[in-house]
Amino acid sequence: MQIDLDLLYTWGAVAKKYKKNEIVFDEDEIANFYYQILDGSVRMFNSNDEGKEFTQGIFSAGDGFGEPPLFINETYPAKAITIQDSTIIKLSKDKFFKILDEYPSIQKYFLILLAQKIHAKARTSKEIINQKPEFRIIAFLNSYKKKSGHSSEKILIPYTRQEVANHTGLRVETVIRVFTKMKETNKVEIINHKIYY
Amino acid sequence: MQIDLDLLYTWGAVAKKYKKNEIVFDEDEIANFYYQILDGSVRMFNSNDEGKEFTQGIFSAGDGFGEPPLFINETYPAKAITIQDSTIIKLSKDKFFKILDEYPSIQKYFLILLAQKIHAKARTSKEIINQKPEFRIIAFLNSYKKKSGHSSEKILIPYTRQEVANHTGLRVETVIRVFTKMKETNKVEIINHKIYY
DNA sequence: CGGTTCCTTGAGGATGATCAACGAGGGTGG
DNA sequence: CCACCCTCGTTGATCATCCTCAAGGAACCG
Repeated sequence: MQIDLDLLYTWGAVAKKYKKNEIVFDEDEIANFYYQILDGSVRMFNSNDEGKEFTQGIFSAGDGFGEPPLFINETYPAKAITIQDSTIIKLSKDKFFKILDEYPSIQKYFLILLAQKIHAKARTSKEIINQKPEFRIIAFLNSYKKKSGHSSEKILIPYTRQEVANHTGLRVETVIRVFTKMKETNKVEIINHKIYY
Repeated sequence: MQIDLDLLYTWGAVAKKYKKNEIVFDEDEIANFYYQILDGSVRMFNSNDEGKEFTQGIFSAGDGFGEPPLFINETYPAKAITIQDSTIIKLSKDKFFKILDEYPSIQKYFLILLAQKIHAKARTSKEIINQKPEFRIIAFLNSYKKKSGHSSEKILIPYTRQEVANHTGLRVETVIRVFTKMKETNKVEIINHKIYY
């Protein structure tokens, strides 16, 4: 679900190409554009002084991202970079608001979108606070699985251990150790270093 | 900011009295009502098996709470209990949606409200991941201070150490030790056990 | 192949959690 | 007024856990 492309272009949106690892916007920058991904993907994350990173979200083709600060004249709480070569549509803030005013259905769509994001974030903080590494990882796996739609079968987790670490606030080595333990207790399968859950 | 009271009553909302520590809704319950506080306050939080709690939010007179699941037909991600005797207005889900459809300005208000909540939650997770207890606590103090409006002067923090612990995912003893250390480094003042920041 | 990127393991250490005990203040009812 | 009981704050000792650091192996890709 997203804003219709023709509509975006009609209102003056521009598609911009990004190389892998380019910064789309940086933390503490003021939000001036609505971004929607045409193709590629984007990661929003924070890093602390020791280089530890926390992934706030990953977005791919069709997704908009970085909207909340737009609505409230705030700065971005995290940095966004492309994780593949990507094409991203940018629409200026005032045009974006005009579209919202013009199309109530789009406004309603954003209401639902934001509600989903809050819900997801609430669940995330709940699990992170739960402390135990295995819990955090399982929570992350569940949320990925739910999002992917294949909640019943065992699926391949397309993340590196480092990425899982960044999502859960743990360290790579901890993630690795938890996974090998989870393998022993049959909570995950590991085939050829790939994780199935 | 809130939905106008007369409007709520016109649409069939009912004010209900709660004693201190009553459950307003429980985790994993389906959302069926819009809640807005007339007077008193409410805490939304999660607990894990070891009894450790994490406060998702505290709401007081004038605030609505628990809206996100309402928009997406989801269950509550946390439990809500009153922390004082309170009066809370309840409006059924369908009436709530009718109001939204009827009044675009209210819809827009919710858009902004949700955007604020996401923003706040994004900042919270960022700080929690940052790990170091002192950082987490400072982040919490800052967010309280910002919300309170008195960002410049030194203000009294109206929370017990246990409450600070619940907000930061730490243990009481850790919070106490951090505060005494912060006192020594002049980051907070402690007068008569009360914390000023 | 040579160079990345990712995964893995071990040893050691730091830090926050846990457990236990106590003090201080405030409110309540006898 | 006093005794009692809450709740809250505080401290010390010990422990478990995850992080850190270091090193090396495996897989993949041009």
